[in-house]
Amino acid sequence: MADKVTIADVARAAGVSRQTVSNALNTPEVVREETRRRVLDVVEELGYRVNQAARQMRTGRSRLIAARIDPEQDGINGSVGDRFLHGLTETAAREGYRVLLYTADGDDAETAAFDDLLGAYEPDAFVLMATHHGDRRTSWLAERGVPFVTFGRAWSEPDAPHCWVDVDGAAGTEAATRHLLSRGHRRIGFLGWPKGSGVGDDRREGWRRALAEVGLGVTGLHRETEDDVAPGEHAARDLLDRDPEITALVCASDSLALGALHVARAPGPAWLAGGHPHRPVAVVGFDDTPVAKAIGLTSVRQPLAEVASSCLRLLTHRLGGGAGASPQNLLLPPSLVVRASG
Amino acid sequence: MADKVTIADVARAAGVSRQTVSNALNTPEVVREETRRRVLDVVEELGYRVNQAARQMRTGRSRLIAARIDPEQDGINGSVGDRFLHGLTETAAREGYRVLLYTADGDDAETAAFDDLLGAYEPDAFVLMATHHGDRRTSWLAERGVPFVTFGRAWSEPDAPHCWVDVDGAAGTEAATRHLLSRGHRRIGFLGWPKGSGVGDDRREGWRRALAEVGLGVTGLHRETEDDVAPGEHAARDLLDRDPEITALVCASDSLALGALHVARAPGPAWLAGGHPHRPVAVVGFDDTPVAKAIGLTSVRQPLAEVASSCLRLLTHRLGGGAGASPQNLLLPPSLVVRASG
DNA sequence: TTCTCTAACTTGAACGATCAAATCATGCAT
DNA sequence: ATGCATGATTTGATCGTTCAAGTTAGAGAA
Repeated sequence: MADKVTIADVARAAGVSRQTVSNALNTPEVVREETRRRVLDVVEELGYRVNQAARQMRTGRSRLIAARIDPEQDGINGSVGDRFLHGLTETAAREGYRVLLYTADGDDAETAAFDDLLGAYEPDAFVLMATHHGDRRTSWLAERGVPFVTFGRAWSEPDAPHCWVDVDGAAGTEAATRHLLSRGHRRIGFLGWPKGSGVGDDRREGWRRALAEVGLGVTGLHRETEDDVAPGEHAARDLLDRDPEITALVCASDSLALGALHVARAPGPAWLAGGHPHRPVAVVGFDDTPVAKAIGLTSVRQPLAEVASSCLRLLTHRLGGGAGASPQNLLLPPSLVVRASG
Repeated sequence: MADKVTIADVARAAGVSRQTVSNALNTPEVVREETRRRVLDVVEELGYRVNQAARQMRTGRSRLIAARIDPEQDGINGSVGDRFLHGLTETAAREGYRVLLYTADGDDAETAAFDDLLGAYEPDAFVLMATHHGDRRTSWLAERGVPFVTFGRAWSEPDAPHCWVDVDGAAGTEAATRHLLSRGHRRIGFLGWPKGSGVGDDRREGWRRALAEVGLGVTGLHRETEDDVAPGEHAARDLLDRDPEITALVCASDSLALGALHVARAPGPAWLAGGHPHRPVAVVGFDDTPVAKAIGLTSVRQPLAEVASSCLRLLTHRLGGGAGASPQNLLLPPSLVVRASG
């Protein structure tokens, strides 16, 4: 194992002081051009890399960003978090940051994790996912002045006191609904989650808006249920049975959409729909999970890599520009991936 | 924000020296019981937490474990890595370690990432996934004496010079095949990956073994193809067309199994099998991905949480017990999750 | 000349922990 | 009483970096 090269080694080899090496790397403008070049050459030659721990001791910056990793709670939709994490890790590396993982089950466990992490590893910032009404995590961090960004807008407060990046879910379901309208569908149902969840309500709103734009109402056209395949199947069957004129369904998730497909695809094969023959119905899901791709489900795709890089941009801006910067928010548009299902 | 509490603060409040506080926390046996208790009380009261950076400077240990996060390369099977990462993060936290992420595309990019990380953050160890023949990463780390464990056995060398944990894929497909035999199937095909991949060959071997055990051969009963849904569908159709007596298929992945299902399920619905009517065929997949759960696919499940905790156990043993410890290996048995598909 | 100013670089201290060695009691045998 | 081992605690040094203050040399003004 190569012995580690310190800044003193570089200084000695380049015939300058430690501080000049440090300056050549961190504050090049105060070093004479010729000196800077000589130092950088030696740095290259010896393979010097700054020691984060030592730097952190002095500057108080760890260049670590903490993020939570979830078990695939909701099965199918789990992949969203992982795609986001991957994007975050990649852009963070480009900016000289690394992503540190933690797990937590529930808001209180998560703030406890914050406390632990801040005490020991001192991450420079946190990235939170899946914000919800009355999120206790954001206030905890804000009170302590810890920088953070959320993927998910601040649902509780209209003017968020912090940075967030989100995907415009309503725009996604609106696009999906318009797409179905353009294909000639007139009676388009919606399968969503129980009211009160910001994300779910937002997605329903896009569908409603698209129908309203062409003068159509939504009465009797939607069902709310738990986010899983079986509930989705039940809700879809119920909706389609009661309204024989429905020819398409927009869903708040791929899980629900998959359930709907079990009912909607005709003739209903025994293993899927339980044998109920049914008319063909178009279905659109949300999140463009691997399942959607595998079974040919049209779905709304979130630009997760962009969300991740935007989060990081806001963070580095906040970290670099001091705490006084006003919180910036970003709402990114999703895209519709059209496949065989609709 | 509460000012950070240092070991000196604790020492002052407890009326002892810094070193005694350090000892009370790290080497309790050398401190008098009464003193220890007093120090720990103060630690609790002031909310003292050791500063990792400072500790790392002195001890050379970062208590960080680096792991790679992948984009969902293979779509459906991507979730395996994430479940593993989650388990790793959880058990690592219990042992006082944290997981640091990095990304890399290809072995060489990955060793470059090793170099960067070791220079800057000095992780105590690496956890590698998806080992393969001629893996350059393991030799790179071994040459430099960097501790690491792999999830995936050392395919190239019989006596691995390093620790690994793996799941007995052959045992999994063997169990799957036996399960099908017990249900009366006699002609059972196999859908796998091109020969030469350790994992794929291992999974095929389990199937072969189970058939051999009851005196059945495998000629003309298997197909090898790229790991995706469409190739799986093609291969399955080819296999089933050529041998009308096949009534069940064991697959090397859920992706292939999903493709096979498109063909196998009868009567083939137009949207799935392209309209080819076919006899019913049982299908078993591998990895028990969310897709399998969603569509009722019987699948072999890897105990990923156990794999993760085993990796960590081997690592902490190696890190604690010095470098001289002989490499330990672990082969864990998977389990069969039986669903409607077979 | 002498003084001031600035650019370029150097020096000493500090971040917060642990290691290694030193100190201080205390008990016990001589 | 003296010496010696043992246990409990303290002291000083150190890890590698950057901050803050200090030094040096050369240019230009008085």
